Amino acid sequence: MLTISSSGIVLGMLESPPEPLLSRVGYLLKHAQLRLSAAIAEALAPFGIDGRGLAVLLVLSTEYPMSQLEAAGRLNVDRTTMVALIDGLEDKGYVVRRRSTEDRRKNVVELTDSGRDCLHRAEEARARVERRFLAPIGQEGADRLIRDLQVLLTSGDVEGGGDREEA
Amino acid sequence: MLTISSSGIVLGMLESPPEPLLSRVGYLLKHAQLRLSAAIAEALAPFGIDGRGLAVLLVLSTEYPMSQLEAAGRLNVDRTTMVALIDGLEDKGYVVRRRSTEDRRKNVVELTDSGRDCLHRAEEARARVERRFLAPIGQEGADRLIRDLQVLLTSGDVEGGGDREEA
DNA sequence: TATTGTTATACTCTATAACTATA
DNA sequence: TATAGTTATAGAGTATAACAATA
Repeated sequence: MLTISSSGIVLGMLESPPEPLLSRVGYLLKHAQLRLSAAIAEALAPFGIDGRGLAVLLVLSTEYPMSQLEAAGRLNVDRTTMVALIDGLEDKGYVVRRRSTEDRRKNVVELTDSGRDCLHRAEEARARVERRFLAPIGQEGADRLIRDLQVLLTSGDVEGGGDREEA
Repeated sequence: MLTISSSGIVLGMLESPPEPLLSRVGYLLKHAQLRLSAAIAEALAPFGIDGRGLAVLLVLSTEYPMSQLEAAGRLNVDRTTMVALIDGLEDKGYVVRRRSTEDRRKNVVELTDSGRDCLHRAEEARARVERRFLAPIGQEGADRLIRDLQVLLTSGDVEGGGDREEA
Protein backbone atom coordinates (compact mmCIF):
# COMPACT_ATOMS: atom_id res chain seq x y z
CA MET A 1 0.00 0.00 0.00
CA LEU A 2 2.67 2.44 0.94
CA THR A 3 5.79 2.71 -1.01
CA ILE A 4 8.93 4.61 -1.61
CA SER A 5 9.73 5.48 -5.18
CA SER A 6 12.91 6.31 -6.97
CA SER A 7 12.00 9.98 -6.94
CA GLY A 8 10.97 10.24 -3.36
CA ILE A 9 9.01 8.88 -0.48
CA VAL A 10 5.40 8.02 -0.66
CA LEU A 11 3.21 8.05 2.36
CA GLY A 12 -0.13 6.56 3.21
CA MET A 13 -1.81 7.68 6.38
CA LEU A 14 1.15 9.00 8.22
CA GLU A 15 1.28 9.72 11.88
CA SER A 16 3.38 12.78 11.30
CA PRO A 17 3.52 13.95 7.68
CA PRO A 18 7.14 15.04 7.29
CA GLU A 19 6.87 18.72 6.55
CA PRO A 20 9.90 18.94 4.28
CA LEU A 21 8.33 16.39 1.95
CA LEU A 22 4.97 18.13 1.75
CA SER A 23 6.50 20.95 -0.28
CA ARG A 24 8.19 18.62 -2.73
CA VAL A 25 6.40 18.31 -6.02
CA GLY A 26 7.61 14.77 -6.55
CA TYR A 27 6.10 13.71 -3.27
CA LEU A 28 2.86 15.53 -3.92
CA LEU A 29 2.43 14.09 -7.40
CA LYS A 30 3.25 10.59 -6.30
CA HIS A 31 1.06 10.64 -3.29
CA ALA A 32 -1.88 12.22 -5.09
CA GLN A 33 -1.57 9.60 -7.76
CA LEU A 34 -1.46 6.80 -5.20
CA ARG A 35 -4.56 8.03 -3.45
CA LEU A 36 -6.53 8.38 -6.65
CA SER A 37 -5.16 5.09 -7.89
CA ALA A 38 -6.32 3.22 -4.82
CA ALA A 39 -9.78 4.77 -5.03
CA ILE A 40 -10.10 3.88 -8.69
CA ALA A 41 -8.96 0.32 -8.07
CA GLU A 42 -11.64 -0.01 -5.44
CA ALA A 43 -14.31 1.38 -7.74
CA LEU A 44 -13.31 -0.97 -10.55
CA ALA A 45 -13.08 -4.08 -8.40
CA PRO A 46 -16.74 -5.04 -9.00
CA PHE A 47 -15.98 -5.25 -12.71
CA GLY A 48 -13.09 -7.60 -12.12
CA ILE A 49 -10.62 -5.24 -13.74
CA ASP A 50 -8.18 -2.59 -12.67
CA GLY A 51 -7.09 0.66 -14.27
CA ARG A 52 -4.83 -1.19 -16.65
CA GLY A 53 -7.62 -3.39 -17.93
CA LEU A 54 -9.88 -0.41 -18.32
CA ALA A 55 -7.24 1.42 -20.32
CA VAL A 56 -6.92 -1.56 -22.63
CA LEU A 57 -10.68 -1.73 -23.17
CA LEU A 58 -10.67 1.99 -23.87
CA VAL A 59 -7.96 1.72 -26.47
CA LEU A 60 -9.58 -1.26 -28.13
CA SER A 61 -12.80 0.70 -28.46
CA THR A 62 -11.19 3.53 -30.38
CA GLU A 63 -9.97 1.68 -33.43
CA TYR A 64 -10.83 -1.50 -35.24
CA PRO A 65 -9.29 -3.85 -36.06
CA MET A 66 -6.46 -3.57 -33.59
CA SER A 67 -3.82 -6.23 -33.04
CA GLN A 68 -2.17 -6.99 -29.72
CA LEU A 69 1.00 -5.30 -30.83
CA GLU A 70 -0.86 -2.20 -31.95
CA ALA A 71 -2.70 -2.05 -28.66
CA ALA A 72 0.59 -2.46 -26.83
CA GLY A 73 2.03 0.38 -28.89
CA ARG A 74 -0.86 2.66 -28.05
CA LEU A 75 -0.35 2.06 -24.36
CA ASN A 76 3.38 1.82 -24.64
CA VAL A 77 3.62 -1.48 -22.86
CA ASP A 78 5.64 -4.50 -23.81
CA ARG A 79 3.96 -7.02 -26.09
CA THR A 80 4.59 -9.72 -23.47
CA THR A 81 2.77 -7.58 -20.95
CA MET A 82 -0.10 -7.18 -23.36
CA VAL A 83 -0.44 -10.95 -23.60
CA ALA A 84 -1.21 -11.15 -19.89
CA LEU A 85 -3.57 -8.18 -20.03
CA ILE A 86 -5.55 -9.68 -22.90
CA ASP A 87 -5.55 -13.04 -21.14
CA GLY A 88 -7.23 -11.47 -18.15
CA LEU A 89 -9.82 -9.62 -20.20
CA GLU A 90 -10.55 -12.71 -22.27
CA ASP A 91 -11.01 -14.82 -19.15
CA LYS A 92 -13.70 -12.40 -18.05
CA GLY A 93 -15.37 -12.46 -21.46
CA TYR A 94 -14.67 -8.80 -22.22
CA VAL A 95 -12.60 -9.41 -25.36
CA VAL A 96 -11.98 -12.18 -27.87
CA ARG A 97 -8.90 -12.99 -29.88
CA ARG A 98 -9.44 -13.63 -33.55
CA ARG A 99 -6.78 -14.58 -36.08
CA SER A 100 -6.43 -11.86 -38.69
CA THR A 101 -7.41 -13.04 -42.14
CA GLU A 102 -5.08 -10.54 -43.76
CA ASP A 103 -2.00 -11.41 -41.72
CA ARG A 104 -2.29 -14.67 -39.91
CA ARG A 105 0.50 -13.72 -37.52
CA LYS A 106 -1.74 -11.13 -35.94
CA ASN A 107 -4.47 -11.44 -33.37
CA VAL A 108 -7.33 -9.07 -33.86
CA VAL A 109 -8.61 -8.27 -30.40
CA GLU A 110 -12.20 -7.18 -30.29
CA LEU A 111 -14.54 -6.09 -27.53
CA THR A 112 -17.51 -8.31 -26.78
CA ASP A 113 -20.88 -6.81 -25.93
CA SER A 114 -20.08 -7.57 -22.35
CA GLY A 115 -16.75 -5.82 -22.75
CA ARG A 116 -18.39 -2.74 -24.20
CA ASP A 117 -20.88 -2.68 -21.37
CA CYS A 118 -18.10 -3.06 -18.83
CA LEU A 119 -16.13 -0.28 -20.50
CA HIS A 120 -18.98 2.19 -20.28
CA ARG A 121 -19.95 1.42 -16.74
CA ALA A 122 -16.39 1.20 -15.50
CA GLU A 123 -15.57 4.51 -17.19
CA GLU A 124 -18.48 6.10 -15.38
CA ALA A 125 -17.27 4.69 -12.11
CA ARG A 126 -13.76 5.95 -12.77
CA ALA A 127 -15.00 9.43 -13.68
CA ARG A 128 -17.11 9.50 -10.54
CA VAL A 129 -14.12 8.71 -8.36
CA GLU A 130 -12.09 11.32 -10.18
CA ARG A 131 -14.71 13.99 -9.55
CA ARG A 132 -14.84 13.13 -5.87
CA PHE A 133 -11.10 13.21 -5.67
CA LEU A 134 -10.97 16.67 -7.21
CA ALA A 135 -13.93 18.05 -5.28
CA PRO A 136 -11.83 19.76 -2.57
CA ILE A 137 -10.33 22.19 -5.08
CA GLY A 138 -13.60 22.90 -6.87
CA GLN A 139 -14.42 22.83 -10.55
CA GLU A 140 -12.18 25.77 -11.29
CA GLY A 141 -9.27 24.25 -9.44
CA ALA A 142 -9.77 20.93 -11.16
CA ASP A 143 -9.77 22.49 -14.62
CA ARG A 144 -6.67 24.43 -13.69
CA LEU A 145 -4.89 21.38 -12.34
CA ILE A 146 -5.64 19.34 -15.43
CA ARG A 147 -4.50 22.10 -17.74
CA ASP A 148 -1.30 22.68 -15.78
CA LEU A 149 -0.45 18.99 -15.84
CA GLN A 150 -1.16 18.81 -19.56
CA VAL A 151 1.21 21.70 -20.13
CA LEU A 152 3.91 20.03 -18.08
CA LEU A 153 3.54 16.81 -20.01
CA THR A 154 3.46 18.33 -23.44
CA SER A 155 6.46 20.54 -22.79
CA GLY A 156 9.95 19.46 -23.69
CA ASP A 157 12.03 17.15 -21.60
CA VAL A 158 13.18 18.11 -18.16
CA GLU A 159 16.48 16.33 -18.41
CA GLY A 160 19.41 17.30 -20.52
CA GLY A 161 20.96 20.74 -20.54
CA GLY A 162 22.99 22.45 -17.89
CA ASP A 163 22.45 23.61 -14.37
CA ARG A 164 20.64 26.85 -14.80
CA GLU A 165 17.01 27.24 -15.75
CA GLU A 166 16.64 28.38 -19.30
CA ALA A 167 14.13 31.10 -18.47
CA MET B 1 11.04 2.84 -18.20
CA LEU B 2 7.44 2.85 -19.27
CA THR B 3 4.85 1.21 -17.21
CA ILE B 4 1.23 0.61 -16.68
CA SER B 5 -0.09 1.16 -13.20
CA SER B 6 -3.09 -0.09 -11.34
CA SER B 7 -4.83 3.19 -11.86
CA GLY B 8 -4.11 3.62 -15.52
CA ILE B 9 -1.63 3.57 -18.29
CA VAL B 10 1.63 5.36 -18.17
CA LEU B 11 3.36 6.52 -21.28
CA GLY B 12 6.85 7.52 -22.12
CA MET B 13 7.44 9.11 -25.45
CA LEU B 14 4.44 7.87 -27.29
CA GLU B 15 3.97 7.93 -31.01
CA SER B 16 0.34 8.86 -30.62
CA PRO B 17 -0.65 10.00 -27.15
CA PRO B 18 -4.08 8.44 -26.74
CA GLU B 19 -6.37 11.43 -26.42
CA PRO B 20 -8.85 9.82 -24.05
CA LEU B 21 -6.07 9.26 -21.54
CA LEU B 22 -4.76 12.82 -21.70
CA SER B 23 -7.86 14.09 -19.94
CA ARG B 24 -7.65 11.54 -17.17
CA VAL B 25 -6.25 12.91 -13.95
CA GLY B 26 -4.80 9.55 -12.96
CA TYR B 27 -2.81 9.41 -16.17
CA LEU B 28 -1.66 12.99 -15.87
CA LEU B 29 -0.54 12.62 -12.28
CA LYS B 30 1.26 9.37 -12.92
CA HIS B 31 2.98 10.54 -16.02
CA ALA B 32 4.02 13.86 -14.55
CA GLN B 33 5.41 12.04 -11.57
CA LEU B 34 7.32 9.62 -13.79
CA ARG B 35 8.89 12.40 -15.79
CA LEU B 36 9.97 14.34 -12.75
CA SER B 37 11.10 11.14 -11.08
CA ALA B 38 13.36 10.21 -13.96
CA ALA B 39 14.88 13.68 -14.07
CA ILE B 40 15.54 13.66 -10.34
CA ALA B 41 17.10 10.22 -10.48
CA GLU B 42 19.45 11.48 -13.17
CA ALA B 43 20.38 14.55 -11.16
CA LEU B 44 21.08 12.48 -8.05
CA ALA B 45 23.10 9.80 -9.78
CA PRO B 46 26.43 11.63 -9.24
CA PHE B 47 25.83 11.38 -5.50
CA GLY B 48 25.28 7.67 -5.68
CA ILE B 49 21.80 7.92 -4.26
CA ASP B 50 18.26 8.12 -5.55
CA GLY B 51 15.20 9.94 -4.32
CA ARG B 52 14.63 7.33 -1.65
CA GLY B 53 18.10 7.73 -0.23
CA LEU B 54 17.78 11.50 -0.25
CA ALA B 55 14.49 11.28 1.61
CA VAL B 56 16.12 9.14 4.26
CA LEU B 57 18.98 11.61 4.66
CA LEU B 58 16.46 14.40 4.93
CA VAL B 59 14.48 12.68 7.64
CA LEU B 60 17.60 11.75 9.59
CA SER B 61 18.65 15.39 9.58
CA THR B 62 15.44 16.60 11.22
CA GLU B 63 15.59 14.75 14.50
CA TYR B 64 18.27 13.22 16.67
CA PRO B 65 18.67 10.54 17.80
CA MET B 66 16.51 8.57 15.40
CA SER B 67 16.39 4.79 15.26
CA GLN B 68 15.88 2.76 12.10
CA LEU B 69 12.33 1.99 13.10
CA GLU B 70 11.57 5.62 13.80
CA ALA B 71 12.98 6.61 10.44
CA ALA B 72 10.93 3.90 8.79
CA GLY B 73 7.84 5.21 10.53
CA ARG B 74 8.51 8.75 9.35
CA LEU B 75 8.73 7.59 5.78
CA ASN B 76 6.11 4.91 6.21
CA VAL B 77 8.24 2.14 4.82
CA ASP B 78 8.74 -1.31 6.22
CA ARG B 79 11.55 -1.79 8.71
CA THR B 80 13.04 -4.48 6.45
CA THR B 81 13.09 -1.95 3.62
CA MET B 82 14.81 0.53 5.88
CA VAL B 83 17.59 -1.98 6.54
CA ALA B 84 18.49 -2.01 2.87
CA LEU B 85 18.23 1.77 2.58
CA ILE B 86 20.54 2.31 5.52
CA ASP B 87 22.89 -0.35 4.17
CA GLY B 88 23.22 1.61 0.95
CA LEU B 89 23.80 4.93 2.68
CA GLU B 90 26.29 3.38 5.08
CA ASP B 91 28.23 1.79 2.22
CA LYS B 92 28.66 5.27 0.76
CA GLY B 93 29.73 6.70 4.08
CA TYR B 94 26.73 8.99 4.44
CA VAL B 95 25.45 7.50 7.68
CA VAL B 96 26.71 5.35 10.53
CA ARG B 97 24.85 2.91 12.73
CA ARG B 98 25.49 3.22 16.45
CA ARG B 99 24.02 1.00 19.16
CA SER B 100 21.78 3.03 21.43
CA THR B 101 23.12 3.19 24.97
CA GLU B 102 19.62 3.63 26.37
CA ASP B 103 18.08 0.68 24.56
CA ARG B 104 20.58 -1.70 23.14
CA ARG B 105 18.02 -3.14 20.74
CA LYS B 106 17.99 0.09 18.79
CA ASN B 107 20.34 1.45 16.17
CA VAL B 108 20.83 5.15 16.27
CA VAL B 109 21.44 6.23 12.70
CA GLU B 110 23.37 9.42 12.33
CA LEU B 111 24.53 11.48 9.40
CA THR B 112 28.24 11.77 8.81
CA ASP B 113 29.81 15.02 7.67
CA SER B 114 29.90 13.52 4.22
CA GLY B 115 26.23 12.62 4.51
CA ARG B 116 25.32 16.15 5.53
CA ASP B 117 27.29 17.54 2.63
CA CYS B 118 25.61 15.12 0.26
CA LEU B 119 22.20 16.01 1.65
CA HIS B 120 22.67 19.71 1.03
CA ARG B 121 24.10 19.40 -2.43
CA ALA B 122 21.65 16.71 -3.50
CA GLU B 123 18.76 18.77 -2.19
CA GLU B 124 19.94 21.67 -4.28
CA ALA B 125 20.13 19.46 -7.33
CA ARG B 126 16.67 18.11 -6.68
CA ALA B 127 15.21 21.58 -6.23
CA ARG B 128 16.87 22.69 -9.45
CA VAL B 129 15.29 19.86 -11.39
CA GLU B 130 11.96 20.61 -9.82
CA ARG B 131 12.14 24.26 -10.87
CA ARG B 132 12.99 23.30 -14.41
CA PHE B 133 10.17 20.81 -14.48
CA LEU B 134 7.69 23.45 -13.35
CA ALA B 135 9.05 26.22 -15.56
CA PRO B 136 6.46 25.76 -18.35
CA ILE B 137 3.61 26.84 -16.09
CA GLY B 138 5.47 29.75 -14.53
CA GLN B 139 5.97 30.67 -10.92
CA GLU B 140 2.31 31.41 -10.42
CA GLY B 141 1.25 28.13 -11.94
CA ALA B 142 3.76 26.23 -9.88
CA ASP B 143 2.56 27.77 -6.64
CA ARG B 144 -1.01 27.02 -7.65
CA LEU B 145 -0.21 23.43 -8.55
CA ILE B 146 1.57 22.79 -5.27
CA ARG B 147 -1.22 24.33 -3.26
CA ASP B 148 -3.90 22.38 -5.12
CA LEU B 149 -2.05 19.12 -4.60
CA GLN B 150 -1.57 19.88 -0.92
CA VAL B 151 -5.30 20.51 -0.59
CA LEU B 152 -6.10 17.23 -2.31
CA LEU B 153 -3.74 15.32 -0.03
CA THR B 154 -4.84 16.91 3.20
CA SER B 155 -8.53 16.44 2.44
CA GLY B 156 -10.45 13.42 3.62
CA ASP B 157 -10.37 10.09 1.89
CA VAL B 158 -11.68 9.63 -1.60
CA GLU B 159 -12.91 6.13 -1.00
CA GLY B 160 -15.84 5.12 1.12
CA GLY B 161 -19.28 6.62 0.87
CA GLY B 162 -21.83 6.25 -1.85
CA ASP B 163 -22.06 7.00 -5.51
CA ARG B 164 -22.93 10.66 -5.56
CA GLU B 165 -20.56 13.49 -4.83
CA GLU B 166 -21.27 15.02 -1.49
CA ALA B 167 -21.06 18.54 -2.81
C1' DT C 1 15.28 -12.76 -42.69
C1' DA C 2 11.77 -10.14 -40.06
C1' DT C 3 7.43 -9.97 -37.41
C1' DT C 4 3.55 -11.59 -34.11
C1' DG C 5 2.25 -13.97 -30.37
C1' DT C 6 3.77 -16.89 -26.74
C1' DT C 7 6.45 -18.94 -22.98
C1' DA C 8 10.17 -19.17 -19.81
C1' DT C 9 13.26 -16.63 -17.25
C1' DA C 10 15.29 -12.88 -14.66
C1' DC C 11 15.21 -8.67 -12.30
C1' DT C 12 13.36 -5.00 -9.17
C1' DC C 13 10.80 -3.68 -5.45
C1' DT C 14 8.37 -4.60 -1.52
C1' DA C 15 6.16 -7.28 2.16
C1' DT C 16 5.90 -11.56 5.34
C1' DA C 17 7.93 -14.92 8.37
C1' DA C 18 11.35 -16.43 11.15
C1' DC C 19 15.61 -15.73 13.85
C1' DT C 20 18.70 -13.04 17.36
C1' DA C 21 19.38 -9.96 20.90
C1' DT C 22 17.62 -7.26 23.97
C1' DA C 23 13.85 -5.42 27.11
C1' DT D 1 6.04 -11.69 26.24
C1' DA D 2 7.13 -7.90 23.23
C1' DT D 3 10.34 -5.05 20.45
C1' DA D 4 14.50 -3.76 17.12
C1' DG D 5 17.25 -5.28 13.72
C1' DT D 6 18.37 -8.78 10.44
C1' DT D 7 17.94 -12.45 7.04
C1' DA D 8 15.60 -15.46 3.96
C1' DT D 9 11.75 -16.00 1.22
C1' DA D 10 7.89 -14.97 -1.57
C1' DG D 11 4.92 -12.05 -4.22
C1' DA D 12 3.70 -8.45 -7.77
C1' DG D 13 5.17 -6.20 -11.73
C1' DT D 14 7.87 -5.71 -15.62
C1' DA D 15 11.44 -6.66 -19.17
C1' DT D 16 14.61 -9.88 -21.94
C1' DA D 17 15.52 -14.05 -24.55
C1' DA D 18 14.12 -17.79 -27.07
C1' DC D 19 10.65 -20.38 -29.75
C1' DA D 20 6.76 -21.38 -33.23
C1' DA D 21 4.03 -19.76 -36.86
C1' DT D 22 3.72 -16.73 -40.54
C1' DA D 23 5.24 -13.18 -43.80
